[in-house]
Amino acid sequence: MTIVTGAAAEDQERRAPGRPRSARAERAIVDAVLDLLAEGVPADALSIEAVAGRAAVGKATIYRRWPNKEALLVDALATLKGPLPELAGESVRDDLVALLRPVGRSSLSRASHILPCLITEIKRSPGLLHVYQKIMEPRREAMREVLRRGIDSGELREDLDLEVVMAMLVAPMLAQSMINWNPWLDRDVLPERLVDAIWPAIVPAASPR
Amino acid sequence: MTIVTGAAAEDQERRAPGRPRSARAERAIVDAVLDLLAEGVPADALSIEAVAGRAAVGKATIYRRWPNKEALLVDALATLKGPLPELAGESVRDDLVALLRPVGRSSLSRASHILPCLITEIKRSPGLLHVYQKIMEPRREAMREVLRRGIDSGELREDLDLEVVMAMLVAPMLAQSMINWNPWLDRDVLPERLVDAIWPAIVPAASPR
Amino acid sequence: MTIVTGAAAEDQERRAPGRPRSARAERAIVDAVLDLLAEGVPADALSIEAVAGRAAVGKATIYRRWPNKEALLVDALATLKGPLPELAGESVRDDLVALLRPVGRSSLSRASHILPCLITEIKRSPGLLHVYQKIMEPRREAMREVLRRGIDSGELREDLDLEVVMAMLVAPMLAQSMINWNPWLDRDVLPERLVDAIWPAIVPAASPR
Amino acid sequence: MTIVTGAAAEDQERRAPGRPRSARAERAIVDAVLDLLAEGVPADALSIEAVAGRAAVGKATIYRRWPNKEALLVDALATLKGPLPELAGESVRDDLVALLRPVGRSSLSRASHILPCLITEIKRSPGLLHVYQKIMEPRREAMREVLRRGIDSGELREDLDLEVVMAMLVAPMLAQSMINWNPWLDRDVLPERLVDAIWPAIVPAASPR
DNA sequence: TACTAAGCGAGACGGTACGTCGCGTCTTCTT
DNA sequence: AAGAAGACGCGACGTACCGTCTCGCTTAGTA
Repeated sequence: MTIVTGAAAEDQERRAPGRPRSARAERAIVDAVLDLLAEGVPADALSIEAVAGRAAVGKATIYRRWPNKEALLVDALATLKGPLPELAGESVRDDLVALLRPVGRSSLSRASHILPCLITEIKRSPGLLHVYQKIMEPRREAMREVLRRGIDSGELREDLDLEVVMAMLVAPMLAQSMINWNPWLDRDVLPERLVDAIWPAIVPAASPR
Repeated sequence: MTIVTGAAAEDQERRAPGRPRSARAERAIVDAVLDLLAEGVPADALSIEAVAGRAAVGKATIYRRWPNKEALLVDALATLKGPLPELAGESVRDDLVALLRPVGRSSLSRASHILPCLITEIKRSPGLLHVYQKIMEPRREAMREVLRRGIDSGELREDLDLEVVMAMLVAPMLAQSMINWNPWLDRDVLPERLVDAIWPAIVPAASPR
Repeated sequence: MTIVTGAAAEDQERRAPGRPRSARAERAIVDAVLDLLAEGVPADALSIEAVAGRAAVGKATIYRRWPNKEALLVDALATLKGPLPELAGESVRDDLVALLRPVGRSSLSRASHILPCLITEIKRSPGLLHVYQKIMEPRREAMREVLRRGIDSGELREDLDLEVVMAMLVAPMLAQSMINWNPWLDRDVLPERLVDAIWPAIVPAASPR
Repeated sequence: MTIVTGAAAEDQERRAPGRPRSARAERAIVDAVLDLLAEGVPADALSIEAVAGRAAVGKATIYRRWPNKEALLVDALATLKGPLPELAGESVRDDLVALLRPVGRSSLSRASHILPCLITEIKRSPGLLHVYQKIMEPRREAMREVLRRGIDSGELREDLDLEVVMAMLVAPMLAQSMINWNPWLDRDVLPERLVDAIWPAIVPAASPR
C-alpha cells in the first residue's frame, strides 16, 4: 500500500483502444430504470426495450454493460440512498422510534417508492441481497450504536442480544411496508408500540429471568 | 308444478344452460400450476402454455375460467394448506417454538415450497393477500390460543399486547424464509433465540417499567 | 323393377324413432349462410359459429346435417336460382345478348351477389361443381335452343359447333364477373361486342354480315 | 464533402438506420410459400406458422415485411414466371394454338401448379390482380403480335377486334384450368377446336375457310 | 298415459393458428 | 471500438374457430 499504487494502476490498466464508454449513456440507462420503477412499473414487467427507449439508447449499449435485466436492476437500485434520520440522542426509546419510523409506510422520496419492491425482488434476484444490505447497513449500524449507548449508560441491560432485538423491531415494520398491510397486526404498526412492548425485555431486570 | 317451484328455483339459482364446466379440467389446471411451482418455476415465469400442456387442457379452457395469470395463481395457491404442528401444551415456551419453527427454512411439503413465493407475490398481485390471510389465520389463532392459555395460568402477564408479540416473533422468521437470509441477524434465526429474547417482556414483571 | 317399388320404399324406410329433425332449423341455417355470403363474407371466412349464431341454432344441429363447412356451402348454394331472362324470340342476335347480359356485372338479386363466389370456390370444393352445373344447365339449354332455332331458320350455319360457340361467348363474360375485371379486355365486355365479333363465324359462309 | 453530396444523398434515398432486413430471410420466406403451394396446400390453408417453420424464420420476421397473409401471397406469387412458348411463325393458326395450349391443363413446372390457384384467389385478394396481369401481359402481347402479323400479311381481316378475339380464345381455356372442367363443353377444350371455330370470323370475309 | 329415443339450444372441450410483444443477439452505419 | 437503430430467431401472450362432447329440455311415435 504505497502512494505510487494509484499511478501504477493507471499505467497498468492502460486505456482500452477505441471509443470509451459513454458515462452519459450509463447514467441515462440507470435513470430510466429508476424512473420507470418510480412510475409504478412492477419491476419484473420492466422491459429492456422500454428502458432503452426512455434512455434514448440502443439495447446493445445496455447489454454491453449488464448481462441481463436482473444485473441492471441490481446496479440501478444500488444507486438509491435515503438519508439517515437525525437522532436527538437524549433517550434510547426516542432514538429507536426515530430510526424505525421511516421503515414503515413510505415517505415521499423516489427511493421510498422503490425500496419495498427491492425486498420483494430479492427472492427472484438473489443479487439484490447485497444491494439491500449495502443500503441497510448504515441504518443497522446506527441502531446498533443507539443500543450500545443505552447499555453503556446503564439504561439497557448488559447481556442484550443486539441482533435479535433489532430483528424483532425492524421485521414487523418491514413486512408491513412490503405488502402494505401487516399480516399480524389488526392495524398499522406504530414504532412506539413495538418499542414499548419489548421494553421490559431490554432494560435491566429487577428479577432474574 | 307448485308455487314453491319458482322460489326454489330462485334459491338454487337455476343451472346455467350448455355443457357444464368440467371439474376434472379445473382440478388438472390447478394441480399443474402447483406442480410447476413446486418444481421451482419462479411463479412469474409460469407460462399459461406450460400449464395447459401439463394439464392436457386447451388454453381456452384456462382463459374461460380465469381472466389472466394472476387470477389463476390466486386460486391455485388458495388450495394450499399446511397441517398445523401439534402442540404439547405443557409449556408456553415450547409451544411457541413449535409454532414458529415451520415458518423458517421450509419443511418438505409442496406447500412449504410454494408459500414463501406467495408472500413475495402479494405486492404484485394484491389478490393474494386474502389467500395468504386465509392460510395463515388458523396458525395465528393457534398462537393466540397458546398465549391466552399462558395468561390464564399466570405464566404470562395479564396486559400482554398479543398482536404485537406475535408480530415480533413471526416477522423475523418470515423475513428469513422469504429471502433465504435474515437481513438483521448474522446467522439463522432460531425460534428459541427469539422467544428467549422477548421472554422478560411477556412474563409478569417483578419490577414495573 | 316394378311399379310397387315406390310404395315399398315408402314402407321400408319407416319413420326413424325419436324426434324428427326440425325443418325450421334447416331453413334457418341455410338462410343464415346465404345472408352472410350476401353481406360479403368471403365464403371461406364464413365461420360455422357465425352461422349457428345468426340462425339461433346449436352448432351440433349443423354438424348433425352436414359433415363440414364445404358440404353446408354446397347445399346452401344449391338453393339459389336466378330467373331466366325472357326472350323476344325475334332475332338470334338479340336473344343471345339477352342471355349473356346477366352473366356479366351482376344484377341485384341475392343470387347474383353470391354466384360469382361459387365459381371461385369450385377449385376449393369440387362438390360445388355439380351445384354450379345444376344452376347453369337451364341457361345453357336456353342458349342451345336459341342457336338451334337459328339453324333451323337458316339464320345460322348448319354445321355449327354449339358447345364451342357457347363457351366462347360465356367464358369471357364469366371471367369478368369472377374477378371484377376482364383480364383480356381493356374495358367491360359488352355482350353485343362478343356476339358481333363471332357473327361471321356462325352465319352461313357466303352471306356477309 | 461537396455541395453535390446532399443532392446525391437525396437521390439515392439515404439508407435507413439500423440493421438492414435480411435478403436471405426474405428469399427463404417466399420460397417456403411457393414450396408449400406447390405441395398442394390450398393457398388459404397456408399457415404463417408453417411458412415460418419451413423457412426457419421467426413469425415476426414475416410480419415485419408483410401485414398479413394475403400480402405475402401476392408478393410470393409475383415472383413466378413461366417461359413463353416458342413460336414457329409460319402460320397464324399454329402460333395461336401454341400460345393457347399451356393455358389449359397445366404443364409440369412449379408455376403451372400454382398459377390457376392465383386466378381463383383474385376475388379474395384483389391485390393479386396486378400480379396476374404482370405475369400474363407478355403472353397477351405475344398473341397480339401474332394476330397483327396475320393482318399485315393479309391472312386475317383488317378490322379485327384484337382484344375480343383474344378473350374468346383464352377465357374458355382458362375457365377449364381453373375448375378442372369446362362448364360449357362436354370434354376438354382443345385449342385447335377454338381456333377453327372462330376462324371464319377472323379471316377476310370473302375467302372460304 | 307413460316411455323411449332422437333432436334441440347452449356452451365447454382439446386443439391450431392468429397477430403482437419482449427477449438477448446480430449487423448495419456513424461518431 | 462504442454509439443508435433496428432486424434476427424464439417463445408466450390472449383471441377466434375448429369439430366433438355433454348438459337439461322438447317432441314425436310406441306401448
